[in-house]
Amino acid sequence: MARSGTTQKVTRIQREKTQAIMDAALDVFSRHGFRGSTIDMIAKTSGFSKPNILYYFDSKEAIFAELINRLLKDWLEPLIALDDHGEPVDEVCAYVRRKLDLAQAFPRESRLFANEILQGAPHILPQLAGPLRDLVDQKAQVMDRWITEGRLAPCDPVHVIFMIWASTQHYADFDVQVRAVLNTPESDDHFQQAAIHLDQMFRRMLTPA
Amino acid sequence: MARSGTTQKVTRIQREKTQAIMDAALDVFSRHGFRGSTIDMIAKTSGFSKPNILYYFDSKEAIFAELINRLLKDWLEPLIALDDHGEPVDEVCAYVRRKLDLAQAFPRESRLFANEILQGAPHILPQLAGPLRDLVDQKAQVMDRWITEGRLAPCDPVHVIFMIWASTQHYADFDVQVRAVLNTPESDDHFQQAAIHLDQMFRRMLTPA
DNA sequence: GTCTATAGCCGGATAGAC
DNA sequence: GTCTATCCGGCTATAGAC
Repeated sequence: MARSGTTQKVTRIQREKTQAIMDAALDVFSRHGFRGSTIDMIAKTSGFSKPNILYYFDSKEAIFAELINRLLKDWLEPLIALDDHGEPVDEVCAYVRRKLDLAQAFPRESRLFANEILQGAPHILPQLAGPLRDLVDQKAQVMDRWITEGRLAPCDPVHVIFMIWASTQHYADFDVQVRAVLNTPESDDHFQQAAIHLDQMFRRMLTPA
Repeated sequence: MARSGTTQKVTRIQREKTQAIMDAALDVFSRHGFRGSTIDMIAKTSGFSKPNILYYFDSKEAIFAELINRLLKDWLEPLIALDDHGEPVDEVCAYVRRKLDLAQAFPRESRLFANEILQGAPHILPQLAGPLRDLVDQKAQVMDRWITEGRLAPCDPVHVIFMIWASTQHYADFDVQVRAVLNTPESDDHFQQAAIHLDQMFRRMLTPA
């Protein structure tokens, strides 16, 4: 029994193997969604057999749940790093940059979350209404303070944060559309363009008059 | 044989019934994606039987394809309406407003497209690389002209258009997350806030110095 | 721990009566 | 045109040998 929930010691082999399975699962789930993915796809991608995967995880559902919950932390990290002692406009633009870099480096994770939220966030709704909401509120308060101090242009901080999420993740989630419109099927050049564009736009939005 | 492709006269009953099926299909597909949806769900939602639905459509795939292709036109309409003879900043902001209104009025359609693009746009990739790309190029040229005339602030028009798509559709596609963060599970108040926020932001971004 | 084989369910599509 | 019944393939999960 290598399944979670026991107090049993977990070997290095076990950890590496579950990690390999989760990586393959990320690949498959992010491209096909939960229902569109099969354990067989994860098996072929990881190189393990189907029953072998079900030896390490209780069910397909369990793989997905473990995966998305483990990634959630990393996904909030960039916002946590927004520093209330920094220069306001620079801080927000640095956050935009971090989010865009994340979208470029981890598009699978971005698509996985997008899919999950589109389906109504069945696995992570509590986390959205709890930790995420609290984090956003906290950072919105910081931005509100910056506004009253005249160091950030008047705006609705929460909706600015929505705008940052939307406009950065767009390049990962709607990747196909972006490439089709820009007519650059290969290469990641557009991320460079996007970085310049987004920095310019958010500076204009947020620099006090 | 009531299926498409024949030259046979289509009765009012047939039109109404296919329409009812497509409406139910939109409901189901937009919530669960293609693979996550079953003909049985569409049957229950529409009130018809499963074989009856397959009498009017060749396959599940055919329902989806018909649905998404029919909606594609309506989805491009707001951008087509961007008028090169209007006042530049007002025109772009009016476009933003139209897009946001569309997201509020037709969230199912928005989610359907989001799902399709996330999966790699298997059904509409040609339309993205063709008509959509052409339309965006054309409107980007208009905006470039406005910039050289000094009537629009310097920017990358295509990425501005991406930003408009992302930040408006966000309120439909990531609805659950928006509600969780704002803590307003019911009501559409946040669309009003979003309208004000987006108008303000895009004006700042695009009004010449 | 890992395999082959298979149980058992679900879903798309069809057959055929009415 | 619409129904009930059913076929058949695919998928999750388990049984049981090794």
